[in-house]
Amino acid sequence: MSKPLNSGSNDERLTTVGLLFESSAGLRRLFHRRAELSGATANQSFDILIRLARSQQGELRMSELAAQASLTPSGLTRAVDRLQQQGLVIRRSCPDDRRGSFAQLTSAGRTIMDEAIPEHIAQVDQVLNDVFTPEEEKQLASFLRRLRDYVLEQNQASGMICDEAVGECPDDD
Amino acid sequence: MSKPLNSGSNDERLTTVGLLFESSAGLRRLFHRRAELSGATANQSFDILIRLARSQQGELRMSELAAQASLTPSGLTRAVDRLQQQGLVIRRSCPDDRRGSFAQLTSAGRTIMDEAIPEHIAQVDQVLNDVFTPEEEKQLASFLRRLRDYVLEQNQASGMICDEAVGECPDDD
DNA sequence: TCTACTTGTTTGCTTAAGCAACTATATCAC
DNA sequence: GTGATATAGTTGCTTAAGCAAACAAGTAGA
Repeated sequence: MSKPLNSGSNDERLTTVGLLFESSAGLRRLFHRRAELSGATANQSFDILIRLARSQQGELRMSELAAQASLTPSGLTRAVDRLQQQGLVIRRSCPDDRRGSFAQLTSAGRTIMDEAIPEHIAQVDQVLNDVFTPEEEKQLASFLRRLRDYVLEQNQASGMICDEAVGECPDDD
Repeated sequence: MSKPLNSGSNDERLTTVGLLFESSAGLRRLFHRRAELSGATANQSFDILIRLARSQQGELRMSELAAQASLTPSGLTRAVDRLQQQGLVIRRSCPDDRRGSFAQLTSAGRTIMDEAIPEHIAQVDQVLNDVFTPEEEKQLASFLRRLRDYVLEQNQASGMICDEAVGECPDDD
C-alpha cells in the first residue's frame, strides 16, 4: 500500500519479470516476422506443429499438446481445427480412452515442417550465438527450466491447464 | 532441410527457446490467477498500469508505452481506451508534438495501483525466492536484458514497433 | 511556402484465445 | 451393476490483439 515503489531490490525484481515477458514477446515477434519473410510458414500455429514434429510418430494427446503450447483446452481445440482444415494435422481417436484423441501430423504437415524446422533452427542458432556464450546458454536454460517447472506446478495447484507435462516434455520451439 | 532434427545441440536450443515461452506464459497465468483470487485487480491491462505507475508523473507517451508493453500501437490504443473507460487513465495531448499524446494515471488509477503493486511485488518476490538464489537471479536478469535488447534491435531493424525504448526503459512487469 | 515524406495515433476488420457450459467416457464406491 | 464424480474434449460467446488503411501533424527540400 505504501512501500516505496522505486527503491532497490523490489524494483529490480519487477524489472526481471518484465524482461522475461519482453524477451518472450520479442522473440515470438522476431520468429514470426522472419518466418513470414521467408514465405509459406508464417503459420501462427508453428508452436503446435513443431511440438508434433518432434514427438514420437508426430502425434500427441490433445491435452498434452495444450500444456506444451501453453494453451487452454479450448484454445487448442480451435488451433487443431485450423490446422486440420489446412490439412496439416488430423485427429486420431485414442484407442485406450475413447474420450481422448491424438493430434497427428499428416504427411503434408510433415513435409512442411521438414522444410520449416531447419530454418527455425537457424534463426534460433543465430540469436543464441549472437547473445550468449555456450556456457551462458546452458545456464539460462537451466534457470528457465527451473522457473518453468515451478510455475507449472503452482498453476496446477491452483487447479488448471492439464497436469502432466510437468516432467520432461520435449519443450521446444 | 535435412539436418537431423533430434540430435544434440540444435534440439537443446529449441528447448531453451521453448522454456522461455513456457515460463513467460506460465508466469503470466500465475500472476493473473492470483490477482483474480485476491480481488479487484484482475485487470488484464495490469502490465500497462504498472508501467505508468512507475513512470515520472505516472504518464508515458503512447508509443513508449506500447513498446514497453510489447503491444502494437493499435493494441495499445484499445487498451488505453478500456482503461480510460474504467476511469483509471486519461489521455493528455502532448504540448510539444500535437500528433502525440500521453497516457496518464488518474488518481483513481493511482489509488488502485498503490494497492495492487505491493501485492504484485509480493508474488514476484515469492516466485524468485523460491526458485533462485540472489546470485542466480542477478545472472538471469542480465541474460534476459541482453536478450531483450538484442531482440528489440532486430525487430526494429525489420522495421516495426516504436524505436525508442531500447535503452533502459523501466521494464517491469 | 508548397510538395513530398515521415511519424504518432486511431479505426475497420479479422483472427485467436479464454471462460463457462456441455457431452461423452471413464473410474470409484457401494 | 448403479450412481456419483472426475476427465478429455468441444461449443457458444466475449474480449483482445494484429494488420492495413486512414488521418493528422511534423520535417525537409526546392
